[in-house]
Amino acid sequence: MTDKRDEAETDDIPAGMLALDQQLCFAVYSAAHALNRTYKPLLDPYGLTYPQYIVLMTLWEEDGRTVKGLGTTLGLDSGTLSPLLKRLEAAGYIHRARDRSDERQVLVTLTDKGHAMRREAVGIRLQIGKATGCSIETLQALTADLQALTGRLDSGTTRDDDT
Amino acid sequence: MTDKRDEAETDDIPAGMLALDQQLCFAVYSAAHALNRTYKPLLDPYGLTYPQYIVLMTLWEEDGRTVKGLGTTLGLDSGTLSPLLKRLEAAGYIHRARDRSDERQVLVTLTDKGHAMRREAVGIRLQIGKATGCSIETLQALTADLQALTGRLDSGTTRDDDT
DNA sequence: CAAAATCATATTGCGCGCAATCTAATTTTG
DNA sequence: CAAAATTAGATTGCGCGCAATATGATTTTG
Repeated sequence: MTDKRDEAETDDIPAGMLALDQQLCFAVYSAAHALNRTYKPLLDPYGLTYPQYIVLMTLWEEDGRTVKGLGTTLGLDSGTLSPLLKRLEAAGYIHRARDRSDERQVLVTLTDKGHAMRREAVGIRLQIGKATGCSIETLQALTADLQALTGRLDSGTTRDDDT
Repeated sequence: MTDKRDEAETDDIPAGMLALDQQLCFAVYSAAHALNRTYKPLLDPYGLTYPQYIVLMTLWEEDGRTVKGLGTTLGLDSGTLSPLLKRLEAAGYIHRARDRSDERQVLVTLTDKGHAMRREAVGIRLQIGKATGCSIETLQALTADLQALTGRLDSGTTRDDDT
């Protein structure tokens, strides 16, 4: 019975639009949490969190990146990455070392354990794929729409030149 | 040079599927962060965070709910909600009181300020709607797909009776 | 009715995520 | 070349999000 006060206190906005934006925001919010919950039991045996796993995936794509580079790819800053990478190093998945040619930078490289985890990840991916229960086309469409959405949102926050 | 090792170390999974699940997961992850970033400057003037705003939206739909009820709707537990509601109360948006007929429960009700915020939210919604830059149909489709995805993921984590 | 089980909420600890601040290294300027 | 500006990381503080635990209140059981 959440539908009892349909137009009670909102009279400034077209009726149909009322909940739409909210629904999308909440849908993204919930989906992110649900994904996190789904990954957790799969990653727990490896002592990894979902954000840590994402960092590893990024390094599997391209090893030996800087903290800054990872942050740009992932949309995270050093306040998030520094402690996360420290924990990944303590867990033995990565190695951190200052770049000799530019001592400001820290190069993040995979250890043997970090590389080996890539093979373990195959099983995790299968589990996740099964859990989503989506067809390839649906996955592709969803992903593309979300990427487009993210792009528009971020272009609006980094520079608001839209009149 | 992220495309130099196309099939290097993964040989257990069909090629095209390789990155798809990852992409979806990362897309949801990124979209959630992007939404958060978009909301932040809009909510800051009111001293609200995005999760707090979501709780208010829930209460606008139905006021006078219990902590447990809110948690069920939002997929959050008391460990998250208790301190969040405390802050919402401290900020003057809600009131918390033990249910006299069952002293275990805490009833959460909107204050005048909490109700008033609903009108302020109209402007926020317009901004968000504009920031998404999506057509109504795209928003609806995206929302529906995400809800379906969340539903499947959660049904898998709460009870794994698939196969 | 009293003990046990259940239930609603609160608290603690840990890991993000982000703003703000700090330090050290490099680059730019004068 | 030295001062100023920029850059890369690290640190601190705060608010989620969640597991684990604790505390009272209610219900169930014996």
